[in-house]
Amino acid sequence: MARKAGSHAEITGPAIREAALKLFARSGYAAVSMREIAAEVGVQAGALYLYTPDKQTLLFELMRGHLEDLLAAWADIPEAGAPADRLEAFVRFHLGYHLNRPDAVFLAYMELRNLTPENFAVIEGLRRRYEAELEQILIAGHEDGSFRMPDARVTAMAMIAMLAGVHVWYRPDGRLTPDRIERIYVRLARRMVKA
Amino acid sequence: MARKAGSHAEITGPAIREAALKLFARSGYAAVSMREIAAEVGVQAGALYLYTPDKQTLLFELMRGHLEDLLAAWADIPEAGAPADRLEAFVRFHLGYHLNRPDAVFLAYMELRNLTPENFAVIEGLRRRYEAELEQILIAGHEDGSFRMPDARVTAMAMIAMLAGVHVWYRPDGRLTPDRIERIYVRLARRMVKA
DNA sequence: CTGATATCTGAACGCACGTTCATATTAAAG
DNA sequence: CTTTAATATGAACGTGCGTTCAGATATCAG
Repeated sequence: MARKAGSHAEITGPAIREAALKLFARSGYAAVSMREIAAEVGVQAGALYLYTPDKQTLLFELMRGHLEDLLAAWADIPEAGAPADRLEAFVRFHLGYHLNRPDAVFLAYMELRNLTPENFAVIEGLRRRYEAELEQILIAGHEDGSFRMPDARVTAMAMIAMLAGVHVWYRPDGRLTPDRIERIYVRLARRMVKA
Repeated sequence: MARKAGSHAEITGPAIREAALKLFARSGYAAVSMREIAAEVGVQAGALYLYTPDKQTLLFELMRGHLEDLLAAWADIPEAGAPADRLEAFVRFHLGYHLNRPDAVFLAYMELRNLTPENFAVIEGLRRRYEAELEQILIAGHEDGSFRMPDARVTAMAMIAMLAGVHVWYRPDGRLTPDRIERIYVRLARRMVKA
């Protein structure tokens, strides 16, 4: 864990983000000290400030990076297909992406309160953009008659919450494989819109 | 807000819990100091220790009280009826109870990490008991053939997450009344089990 | 009014925090 | 080998934390 001074500057930055992500996810932003993060990286606390202006920015960049990666990854998936197919693609994408990044998901959903108001506004905007993607699919299905649902906005929020809830109980070594879980949630999502 | 010393002991305890609940829900357990709680009550920090042994116990009692009240309130509702009716009753109960206690719900779902391991075990046990109530309804419906679903356990978790997610966007002065929200979620829940 | 008891204050405790900075060490270039 | 710039140390800073407690104040029974 200990490293020699002056070396490996090109990997210290990412190592700090990785350590902070792991510790923030495990214990919460407020409960993790800069000294703990530094110890995880194998460095003294002062050295962290070569790579980040302060602790708040560290949290913010972690969350922003996660959400921007998420949006970019979703943007890479072709939009073609009927609403029912796009809904299935969204559910599979969301679960596949999130099951592989439990720490980042935890952070993005649990640490919003610890952002400064300006940073919160940025993160909240990114989150809304992602939720709007699902809402658009539901609206498209409603408009072409392939979906029937009580309220597109509420149904979208209910579906997002249902999907996000997976991270509460999912364990890589648990009873169900990711693919099996994806199939179950695709069925549940389809039923919610009667597709 | 300031109160005379020596008076009103019989209301100070509840007032402290109320203040702590409000502040913990707003800013998070770690971000709220005992001095802030005391100021909200109109008292000096030292006086809090007449009513609670420490800050951790304050959080724990808040969460335990909420979950025990929740379980007691659900136990008061008659068990009679077909699984589909019991499912509707559960959804309506859950939303009705939670929409009126946004702070307690927030606490119970967000502050688990700030409990000591022993306290966490107690709270987690209560939470599982509540979730098991829904799971039992789903299993009963599966056994009598009135529900069809991919996996009772996963469906129960998905449904709980969907219901719990309401607190993220619900506002008392928003577009939808509690009754309208309840009806929407009853429909969504029914669809998830094809009832 | 007199004590006894419950309640609260306000100062203090030791500690851990985020952050800074003078100094030391290292790597890389000439 | 020498110089320079990048990188890291480790001590120190001011602050605010949870908690304690001696002393002040209020209530109330007799």
